[in-house]
Amino acid sequence: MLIATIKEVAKAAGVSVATVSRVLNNDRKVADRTRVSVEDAIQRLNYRPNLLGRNLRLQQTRMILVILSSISNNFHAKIIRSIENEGRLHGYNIMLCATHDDRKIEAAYLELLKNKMADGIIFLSTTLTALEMKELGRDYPIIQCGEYYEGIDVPIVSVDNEMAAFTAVSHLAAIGRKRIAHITVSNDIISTRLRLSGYMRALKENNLPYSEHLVAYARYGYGSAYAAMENLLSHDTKPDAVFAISDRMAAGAIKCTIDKGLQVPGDIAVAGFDNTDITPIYNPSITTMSQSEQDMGAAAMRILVERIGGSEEIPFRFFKYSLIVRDSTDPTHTEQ
Amino acid sequence: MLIATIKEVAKAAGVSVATVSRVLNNDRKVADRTRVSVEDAIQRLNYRPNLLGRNLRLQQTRMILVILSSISNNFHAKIIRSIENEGRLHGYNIMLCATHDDRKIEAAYLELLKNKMADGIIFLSTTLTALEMKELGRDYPIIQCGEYYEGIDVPIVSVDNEMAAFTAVSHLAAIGRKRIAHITVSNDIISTRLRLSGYMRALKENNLPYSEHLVAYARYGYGSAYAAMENLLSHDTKPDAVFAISDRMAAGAIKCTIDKGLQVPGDIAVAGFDNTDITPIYNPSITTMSQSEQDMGAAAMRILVERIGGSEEIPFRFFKYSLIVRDSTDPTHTEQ
DNA sequence: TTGAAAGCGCTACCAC
DNA sequence: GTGGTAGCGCTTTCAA
Repeated sequence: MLIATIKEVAKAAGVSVATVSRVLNNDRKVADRTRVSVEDAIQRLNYRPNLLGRNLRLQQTRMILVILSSISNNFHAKIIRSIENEGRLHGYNIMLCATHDDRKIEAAYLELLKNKMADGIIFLSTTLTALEMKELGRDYPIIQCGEYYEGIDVPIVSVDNEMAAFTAVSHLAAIGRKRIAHITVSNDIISTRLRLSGYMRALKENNLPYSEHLVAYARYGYGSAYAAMENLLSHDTKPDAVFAISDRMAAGAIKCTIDKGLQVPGDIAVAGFDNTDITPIYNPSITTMSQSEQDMGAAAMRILVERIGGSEEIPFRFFKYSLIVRDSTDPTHTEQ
Repeated sequence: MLIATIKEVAKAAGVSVATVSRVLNNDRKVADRTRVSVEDAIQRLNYRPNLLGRNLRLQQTRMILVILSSISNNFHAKIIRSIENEGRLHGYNIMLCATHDDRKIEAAYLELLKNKMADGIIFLSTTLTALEMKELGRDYPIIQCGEYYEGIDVPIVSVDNEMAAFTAVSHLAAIGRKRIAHITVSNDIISTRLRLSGYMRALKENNLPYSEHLVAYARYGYGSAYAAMENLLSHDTKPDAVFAISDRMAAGAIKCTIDKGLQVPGDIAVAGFDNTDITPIYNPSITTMSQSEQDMGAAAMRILVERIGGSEEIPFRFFKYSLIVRDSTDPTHTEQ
């Protein structure tokens, strides 16, 4: 099927292309009967405006790139859904770009922006350095959501990770745990760093002991956290609680604990982070910190749209978090 | 930063835009010293080709839409990763389109194809009817991957769901189970239908009893499967095994079983489908059917590229599946 | 090996 | 209200 062009529609309707364009764009100064006959021709010819022409003319695609490490991340999935909804409201489409932490792949996606195939980028994670991000932000509309670099003149939407971690660990203290361990990742991203800080501060403010042996470093993911937990359990003085920086890592810690013949939370209470879909369905269900994915995604999109529109503001916004108590720390909790 | 155009590069290099274009496209008939001076100008001006002009001229975007219900599906995530890799090989970018089973949202994405913002579509799922899909396939390059309608002249890449389900249920029979139940969904998609058929055939060929009470209908997801399992357990003659059409539903069935004070797999063995990331880490780990996500994704992309190139073939290909035995049916299994 | 120029489909300015 | 038309940035044909 050959697609009709605006010229053919104009001819069929006996008007100029300018008029057809006006009808397409709901320009009100078109006589009713003209509009009707144009719409009729559009119908008859099964005409679809070719966005390629439009994009070139307007120098925009109304397309937003969302850059993340992987789409298999339920926390990100919730943010994305909100970004999509908000984007639709503003007439933007979203293109998800999974980099798998490969700088080459991320670079290729950045080209899409530089080559005008996209109007802006929302970074959920990145392989860029702070300097690279800063330079990109000087030339193009971008925003950081969740993870971020500070002080590089790029807008930020996130959560107060330090306070959230503090809250999680304080919960473990509140249920009477005395030796609280931390399973984390040895990277340098802001959320990891701040969660460690929050953990340390919570120990201090609750007068609980800290020792190097209480902090285990793993890679992301279940298997590595399982091994880290084995390590924690190998010391003479075992922890009676664990705060992991992600839910999957909490699951790994739980499985390891159970495999060693210990009880969760009886012997060891475990808390995760992000309130991903695995937490309510794991066995036992997992206590975790929930973030405001919906608000964060929508805000990120909204701020980006304003930047595209020329705004010079560089907002830095934190959104709410909340503790969700489940079986892995308190089997008597009321369902949330 | 104002972006230079091809015209400015031409001027700076003292050549015509045609020559710059040739350099950009690696046209070999450019004198070496001309090429060097053009490349130099490109450097100096920090020039980026504007794809909007190129796309219009070429009437293509080298963009592929992948339509799916939700990105929070680990099985789909694996296919997508493969699609992306294969796409990159052919110079295509992927745009993930999550419809959340909303016809309006899907329609909006189809517009992107019809408006030439994308060169083709890979459907991992759809809200279209068979007829709608057929008509779309007449006018545009599309392919179905995983789920599909048959006989509508649209290429298909999938797995033999009937045989795979048969294999899963036969495994349950092989470990000595006599009353094997099935948790499924009451929809009309092909994978669901064929898995039910495979289940039924496996019962018959293993001389196991079938009754309506053995088949429980749920919606997708953990919670609904939990309820379905409660229902199965409410009958006088309880099942001693369950085959669920998805891993999450298998997890729901397991949790329900354990909450009732029964053992998995001691009292009830449970098998799922898709080998998603939850299966090895659930407690107990879940026996499941694995599909060839990587091969399927790559094949889908390759076939689509051929269609875009004008191929008239309508391939229908099945890929391998395999049973992965874990604790939920056989705690003595060797790790896979 | 290079350049001039047409034209992809559209929008928006200017004239009427 | 409507039409003519320039021009967005690029590729490609044709001529030189």
